[in-house]
Amino acid sequence: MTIRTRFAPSPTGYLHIGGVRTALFCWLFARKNNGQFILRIDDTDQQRNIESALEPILDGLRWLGIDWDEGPGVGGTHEPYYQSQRTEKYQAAVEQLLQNGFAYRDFSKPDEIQAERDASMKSGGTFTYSRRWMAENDADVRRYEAEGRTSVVRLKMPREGKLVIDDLVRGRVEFDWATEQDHVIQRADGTFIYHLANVVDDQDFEISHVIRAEEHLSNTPRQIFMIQSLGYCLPAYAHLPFVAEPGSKTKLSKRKLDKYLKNADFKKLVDNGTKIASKLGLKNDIDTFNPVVVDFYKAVGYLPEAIVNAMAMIGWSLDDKTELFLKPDELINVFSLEKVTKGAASFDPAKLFSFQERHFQNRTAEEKRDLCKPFLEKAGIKIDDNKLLKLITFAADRIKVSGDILDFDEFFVSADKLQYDAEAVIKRITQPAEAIPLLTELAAVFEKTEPNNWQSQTLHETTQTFIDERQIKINQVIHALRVAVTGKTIGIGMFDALELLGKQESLARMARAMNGV
RNA sequence: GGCCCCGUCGUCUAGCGGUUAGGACACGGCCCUUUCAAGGCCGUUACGCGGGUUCGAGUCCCGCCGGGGUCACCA
Repeated sequence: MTIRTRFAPSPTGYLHIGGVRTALFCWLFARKNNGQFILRIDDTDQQRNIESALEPILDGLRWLGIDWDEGPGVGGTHEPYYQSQRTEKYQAAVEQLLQNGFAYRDFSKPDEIQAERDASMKSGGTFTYSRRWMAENDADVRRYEAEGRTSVVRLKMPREGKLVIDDLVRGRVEFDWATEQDHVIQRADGTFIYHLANVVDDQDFEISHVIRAEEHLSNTPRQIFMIQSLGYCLPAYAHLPFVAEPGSKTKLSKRKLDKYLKNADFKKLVDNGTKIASKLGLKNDIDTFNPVVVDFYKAVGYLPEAIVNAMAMIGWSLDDKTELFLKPDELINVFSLEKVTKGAASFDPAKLFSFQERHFQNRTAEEKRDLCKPFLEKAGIKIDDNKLLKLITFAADRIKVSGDILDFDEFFVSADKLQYDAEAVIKRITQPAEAIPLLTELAAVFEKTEPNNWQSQTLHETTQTFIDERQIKINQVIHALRVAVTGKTIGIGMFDALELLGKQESLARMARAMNGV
């Protein structure tokens, strides 16, 4: 049997991190087993303009490298892949259920059935619909319609016996049919409810394994009832633990950004992102610029492989030591549903960042350059490839996400445009009495250096000689020098910075600092 | 409230009757050091509770407690 899994997003306009995890596991399982991964669009309840709401989701999946064998953009033998275009199939299924007595037309009014629901809720029991407005024959239909009632189609669920599900993640799960309700499958306006569409499509697409988040577990009985009533094949089920909030077991939600910001790690992630975004002139939109949404990571310059790696470790692990998977293929090779954990797993921003860090460290300087370059371009900064490569080499592990390259913007401006950190200038140049005289002397020494000797190591040696002669410590001059040349107290190695800037630029900056910035 | 699921360091997890309960992230300390990162070394911290079963329980059973999901003419 061919393994076929599917991911079925609704066109909501953004790709949620929890959705990514579900899609990833579906994809990994299919790839691992030489199967197929299908993308289906659940737009049964959507307005017409789904294209713009779908594109960010497809983009996100593509960016992460989660490719689909059938679905939007690639087609396939089971077209169409949009539920809104598959209504004849749903209608046929509803007719079949109706004809075989597994569903009925219900003419109750919303407040009537709600009253029954409230009553059973009040008495503390399970709600069981009285089926009082169920049409048992054509005469009933005509009578109810004469009363001006409209109907929905409801499932005629069993009211005794048990359902046992052998879930690939959760094991044996039992439900009493009596606690299940007569769920609506077709609305009064003729449109279809997700559960019906889902069952019909999974059958039509020959889905072998339904891998989805845990919140669907309690929907499973009604779906199995439909599958059995329609004579379909039962797929295997695997209900994944959902991705929870940082430090909580509650489901992660895009709308709770304010709350998550109280988490220090989460805030750090956002702050770093916001810093980069402001330099790029991106807008701070909760729908995209939010660590719960994949676009955020793309915008800030995370590596898709790092996100995939981090997502894979939420609710899954290979063993007690392996957790770094630099390439998705490495993950595919070892993935299995048996290793999925049962408990809800919190999204840990710090851990995700750590994966990013380790993945990025693993890239060559040339790869990092190509990754960082678009960020400079977006910020309107022009720099030649060789200089950028040099900067990236000097910056080493200080760059954690591609957008961090913008932290080094002091190397992209001329001396007269350099922004000085006022506090740093006071602390390192203005205040220490020795700073400016030493800087002046050092500048005179540097002046004598041949331009083609203007290299990190040479400059280091020159400076070493300079301090040895004066019997001072390097600390006494280097802090002032750093602020003079870069405008800030932190940054890459001092002599690397000088080399990168070149003789003329370095001396111009020193001169500017000595003259009070 | 009904039904269902879950419960090992702060977090992600390993563990599938006998372990000094392991790893990672985070955190703390030390080292390195021209700043900031990175790196190296060391360290603090966990089996929710109570009963069983067993020579022996984090591992099996029961109860409790706690957390979560779901109960729509949303998906």
